[in-house]
Amino acid sequence: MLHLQPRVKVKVMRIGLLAARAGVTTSRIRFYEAQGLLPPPPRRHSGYREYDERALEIILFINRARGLGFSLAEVAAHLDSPQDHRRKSRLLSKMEDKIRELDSHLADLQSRRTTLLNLATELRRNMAQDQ
Amino acid sequence: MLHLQPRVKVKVMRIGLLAARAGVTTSRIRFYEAQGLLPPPPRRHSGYREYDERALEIILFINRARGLGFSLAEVAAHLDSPQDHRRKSRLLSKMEDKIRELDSHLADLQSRRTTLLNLATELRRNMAQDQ
DNA sequence: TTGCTCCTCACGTCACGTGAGGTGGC
DNA sequence: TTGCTCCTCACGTCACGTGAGGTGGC
Repeated sequence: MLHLQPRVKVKVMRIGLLAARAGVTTSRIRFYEAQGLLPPPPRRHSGYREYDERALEIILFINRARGLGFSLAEVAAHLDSPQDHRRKSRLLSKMEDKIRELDSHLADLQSRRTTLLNLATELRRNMAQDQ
Repeated sequence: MLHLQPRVKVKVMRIGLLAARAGVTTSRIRFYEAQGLLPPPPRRHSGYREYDERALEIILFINRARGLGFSLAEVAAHLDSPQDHRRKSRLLSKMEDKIRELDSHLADLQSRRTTLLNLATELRRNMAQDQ
């Protein structure tokens, strides 16, 4: 054994593997970096980005939050906020806001649906008379 | 009576009045024209657009359709379609498509809502334990 | 002359996807 | 050498809103 491995061996990966593991495109990852959501990773001499597991966790977090309807700006604000005990209470109030937003959006879609159904019914009757 | 009025007297209006009556901005009206949704009206020598009542009806139609969730491209396709008896049946099937879209969107938002509620409950419990 | 309306660009928004044109690495 | 991966711009998407800079009309 001529070589000692460093004590902390960090597995690294290039952007393509990270993207595949996170289920996103590489361009999306570069976009998140450009927007400040993902810290710029170290580069190889070739310029290739070199990621570790934390990058994967951040992307998965963003994915979840986006899936719940948070904007990237909202996600960024949360990622930037200090990790103290007030973080949770801020997060909770954001979630409550989001639920209220969803409720009004749902009501809106429901009323559209009703209107469309009524119009469709009217139109069908109308067409039957044309016969 | 030296002057005979033309048989068909058409009331005209400038873009500002049209916008106010339709409840939209003037820039939106110019945009609809640029997109081909609204036919380009005649101009005064000054270049000002001169609209009649049909323009108002078209804009109100667009407003309604947009309010129901149709995209401008969908509205444009409908406005361009020939005015025959098949128009109604095409419109009906578009409306049925749109209702199905709404249903899946509604289901999506409902499940987000449920997830958010669960997360919020969990977070509250979690915070209570921190005390 | 004032001030309101109108005109035409051109850019910004949101969250990326999709090239174009070029290079590293097995 | 091939071909896959990676790189950096730059532009397109959707439906407009918002200036900038200039002019008509009462």
